[in-house]
Amino acid sequence: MKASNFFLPIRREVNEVSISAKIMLKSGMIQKLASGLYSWLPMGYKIMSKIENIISEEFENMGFNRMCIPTLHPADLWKESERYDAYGKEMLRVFDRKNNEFIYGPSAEEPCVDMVRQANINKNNLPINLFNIQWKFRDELRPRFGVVRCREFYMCDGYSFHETVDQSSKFYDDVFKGYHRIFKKLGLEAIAKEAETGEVGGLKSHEFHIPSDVGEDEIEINGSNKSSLELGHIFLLGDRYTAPMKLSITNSENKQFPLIMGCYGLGVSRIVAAMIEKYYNHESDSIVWPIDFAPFAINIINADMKCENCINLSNEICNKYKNIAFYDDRIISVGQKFTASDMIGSPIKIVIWPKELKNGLVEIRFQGKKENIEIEKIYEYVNNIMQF
RNA sequence: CGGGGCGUAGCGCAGUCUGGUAGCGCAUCUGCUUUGGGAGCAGGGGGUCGGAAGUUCGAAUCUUCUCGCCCCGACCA
Repeated sequence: MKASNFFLPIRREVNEVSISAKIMLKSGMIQKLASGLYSWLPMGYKIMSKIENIISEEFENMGFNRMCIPTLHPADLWKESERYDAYGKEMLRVFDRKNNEFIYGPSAEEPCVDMVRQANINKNNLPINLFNIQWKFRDELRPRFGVVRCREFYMCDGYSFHETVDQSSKFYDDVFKGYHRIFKKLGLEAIAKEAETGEVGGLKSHEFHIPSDVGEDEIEINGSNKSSLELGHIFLLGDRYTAPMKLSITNSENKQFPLIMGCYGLGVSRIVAAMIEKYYNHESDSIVWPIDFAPFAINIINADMKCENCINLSNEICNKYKNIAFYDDRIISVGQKFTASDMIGSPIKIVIWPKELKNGLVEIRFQGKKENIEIEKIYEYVNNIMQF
């Protein structure tokens, strides 16, 4: 990708309080559209998509099937589960042209139960494990901290259906472990904590927190109370939804009993904010992404746009690594390119200086080291890091 | 929803108290000089001061209403 073809509005100044919101706005990842509503610009969307993919993969590894539920749900479904009134003003209600009432889903237990119950299943179909990654809306009293506590957010929500509580509970434990694997992959050290089931209901639940400055909860970490940020929450729901919504199967004695359900949430857009806080360095005012989810693993900085050889080499490297390289081909000072580079956060930076190039060398920066290597060895060097 | 604050150029802000038809930095455009970590000089463009009503000869500035946004609290999967 060339900078000249990529919409990346980096800002010098931004009026924001929380670190993640400030960096995300500054670095051109997001823009505010209204209170609690953020547009994801190309760079931010790339990052979120990478995280989404990692989460999606792990959910599939755990045995979930990915599907997708609309953002709008018929209000009647939520009346069936008796959450329509319980959810209150946080739930956004909309009416279509026929004056039918819908809600913009703050979660998706109801339509998911409906999805399974329409399928007319028997015990041989069990277990059924589904998940979707979809936008949710909660009309928060006070949105804040950018995408940490916004109104429209991107959430991964899984739903499991088993015959017995024991089976459901065992799966719950598997997901519990799976969550730790996901957080580890993302480089986040999440702490699980038994929690209230609250509004959602059910038999038990666990929250997953990371220590954070923009946290909203307090949990005990290493003996002291730190405010923390909740990134995920899993629930063993029992028949909280399946009973009122009549999702049941018939046993050999011709008796009907409701399925045992679990639900598993992960705040994808919130995780992006958490990761900014993790991978942003205050002293250098820069981001360094791990290779696995860097929006661009390689940043090519051409120091002299008048140097033909520099341009040719930059183009060559950029073409070679089309999908993972970001070539700053703008006709601006090197200093500005470095500043942009600090915000882009590519772990591998290739700087092409005209004087070094004359000696057949280019500069590569990786993991805090800066070294000049011969042109012929660039690909070997990069492939080695990328494990190609 | 209670308390506080803000809305002036793309971004960040001053000007408001004490009314006299708008200013700074960055960005942008033009030209020249520069070019190894946000270059320098010169010149230019861009704002019905969130909106409405009122007071006044005259309102960014005063009054009332309204909309939007932020912070603290309460609330929160």
